[in-house]
Amino acid sequence: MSRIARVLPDVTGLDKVFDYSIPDDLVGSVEVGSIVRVELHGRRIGGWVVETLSESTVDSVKPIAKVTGHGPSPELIELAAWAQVRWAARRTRPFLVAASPKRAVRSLPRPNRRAQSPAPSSPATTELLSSGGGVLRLPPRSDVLPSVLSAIGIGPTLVIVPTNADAMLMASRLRRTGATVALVPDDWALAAGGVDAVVGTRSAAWMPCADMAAAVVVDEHDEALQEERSPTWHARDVVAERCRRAGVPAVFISPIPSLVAVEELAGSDGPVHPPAERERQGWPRVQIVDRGDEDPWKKSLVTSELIERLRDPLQRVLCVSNTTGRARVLACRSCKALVRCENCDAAVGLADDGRLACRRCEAVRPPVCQECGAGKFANLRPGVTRIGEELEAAGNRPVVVVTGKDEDPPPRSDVYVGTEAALYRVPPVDVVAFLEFDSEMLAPRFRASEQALALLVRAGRLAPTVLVQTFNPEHEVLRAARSAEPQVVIDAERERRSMLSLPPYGALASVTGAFSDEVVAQLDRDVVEVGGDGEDRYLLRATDWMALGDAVNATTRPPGSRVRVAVDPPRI
DNA sequence: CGGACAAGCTGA
DNA sequence: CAGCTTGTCCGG
Repeated sequence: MSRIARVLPDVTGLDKVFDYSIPDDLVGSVEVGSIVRVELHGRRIGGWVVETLSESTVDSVKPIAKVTGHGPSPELIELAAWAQVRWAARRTRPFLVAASPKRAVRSLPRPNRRAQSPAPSSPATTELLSSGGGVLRLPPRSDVLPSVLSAIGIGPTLVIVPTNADAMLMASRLRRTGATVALVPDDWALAAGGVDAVVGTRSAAWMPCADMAAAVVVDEHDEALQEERSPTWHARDVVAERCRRAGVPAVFISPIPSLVAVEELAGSDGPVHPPAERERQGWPRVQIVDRGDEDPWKKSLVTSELIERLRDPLQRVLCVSNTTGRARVLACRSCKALVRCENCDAAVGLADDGRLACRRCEAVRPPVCQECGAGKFANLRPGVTRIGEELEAAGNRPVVVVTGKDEDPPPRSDVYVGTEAALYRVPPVDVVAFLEFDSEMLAPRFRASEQALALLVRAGRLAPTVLVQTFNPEHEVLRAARSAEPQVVIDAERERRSMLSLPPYGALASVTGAFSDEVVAQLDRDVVEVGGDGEDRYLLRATDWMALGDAVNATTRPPGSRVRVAVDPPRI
C-alpha cells in the first residue's frame, strides 16, 4: 500500500524531491501527477507527486497538507524527465509547469466523445496513420482539416498548430463537424476528461489527451513550435517521443518538411505527398525579379516589376523588407541623446547581432549609449519607413507601414510595407513582394534556406503571387518554390549538414552568459566538442542529443552564474 | 527558492 | 559588542 508520496516542489531553483505521508482521508485522491500542497521548511508550497511508495527512506515525514487537484499524467512526468536531458535543462519544473493546468482542476469531466467517427476524409493520412505515422507534405494553399478528421477517425487526437489564431480556427472548424474539442491550455480539464480532439499551440505537446490514439502536428517546419526561452524544447520532437512511447501514430504535416522531420520522422520512402501536378497547384506563383539585371548605378529596392504592381489600382500589395525592425536612427531612452558613431559622428543603427553599427565607417560597438551608458533605445526611424515613402512615390498610392510592435491591427490599405512580422498582421492581398530576399536566403545561419523557404510559404498563404527580388535567381530556395519541389532544398541541406555534422546528423547547443567559461570547462571533452563563434558564445557539439544533455547537466554552475544553454538553437 | 544561522565587518 | 551584511546550508 502506497502511504508515501514523493513530491517535487513547485519552487524555482529547487530540484529535489521530498517524501510526505498520505493521510487516510486523502488515500485515493493522491496519485502520481497529483498537484498537492505541502509544508517545506516552515512554509506551504505547491508541488507535484512524482512517485508513490510504501515506505520512505527518511524517518520523519510530514503529511500532505492538501490536494490541489489533477496534474500531469505519469507518462508526461516521465516524458518531462526525458526532455530534461534532451534539452539540457537543469530542472524538470518548466516541463511540469507546461503540462499542468493553469488553475486547480478538482475533478475531471466525464469523457465526451461523439458517438460516431467521421468518415475518413484524407485517404493518404489514414494510410500514413495505419503504418505508424510519418511526414505528410501538403502544399501551402491546401487545407489540413481532412487530415485531422482522418486522425480523429481512429480516436482522440492531439492537434498542434503554430499560432493561437490557427488553434482557434481549427477548434471551431472541428466543432462544426460535430467533433468534441478541448482548446488548450484553457480546456485542460476537458482534455484530461476525454474529447475527440485536443487542439493548441506548441504547449499542447504537454497537454493531457485521454486515450490518445494519434497526434497531428500542423506546419511542422514552423519556428513557432520551438520554445524560445531555455529550455528550447520543440513541440515536434516532444510529440514524436510522446507518441513513440505511447505506441500511437503521429503525422507531421508541412509544405516544406524540415530536414529533421524528413530524416527522423518520415518513413524510408520519405514524406508522403500528392502527385506533383496537385502539389504544384497548391503553391503560389513565384515571380522572380533578378536585380542583377538592373542598372548597376541605381540598384533601387523598387524595381520596375514592382512599380508595375504598385501602379495597378486593382492589386493589393504587401512589400516585405528585412531591413528588419532594426532602427536606422536611434535615441537613448534615458538621456534622449541621438546615438552617434564614436569614430565619424554619423547616426548609427542596430545591426542584426544587436550591436550598434555605423553605416558610414563600419565601426561596430555594443548597444550602450555613449552619453549615459544606458542600453535602451527609441527607434526614431525604422528601416521600412523610408522604404514606405519610396513606394508611395513610385505607386502614387497611400502606403501603410506595418510594424511588429503595434497592438492593434494595421489600418486597411491596398499597399502595405513592413518587416516579416507583417506577414502575420495583414489581411490577404494579391501580391507579396520580398524587396531584398537575399539577406534571408544567404543569412549566416545554418537553417537559412529552410527559414527563407518558410517565408515564401507564409507569403503564399497570404497571396496567390509572391514576387521575389534577388541577385541569386538560381538559389535552391527559389528553384524549390518556383517548381513546387521542396525536396530541392532538402537535398541541398542534407549534403551540407551531414558534412558539417549539424542537426539532424549531430547535436548542437549554444552556451552564453556570465560564467559560461567555468561551465564549459567542466564538460567531458570525450563527449562534447567545444567551439566558439568568435563572440561571447560557445558552441557545443556531440554525436547525439542525450549525450550532449547528460554532459551539460553534469556540470555545476558557480553561484551568480547566468548561463543560458540553447539546445538546437534555431538562429545559429 | 528562501529562511536560518554563522561568520565577518563596521562604528560607537 | 549590537547591528548589519554576506555566505552556506538545507528542507521530508
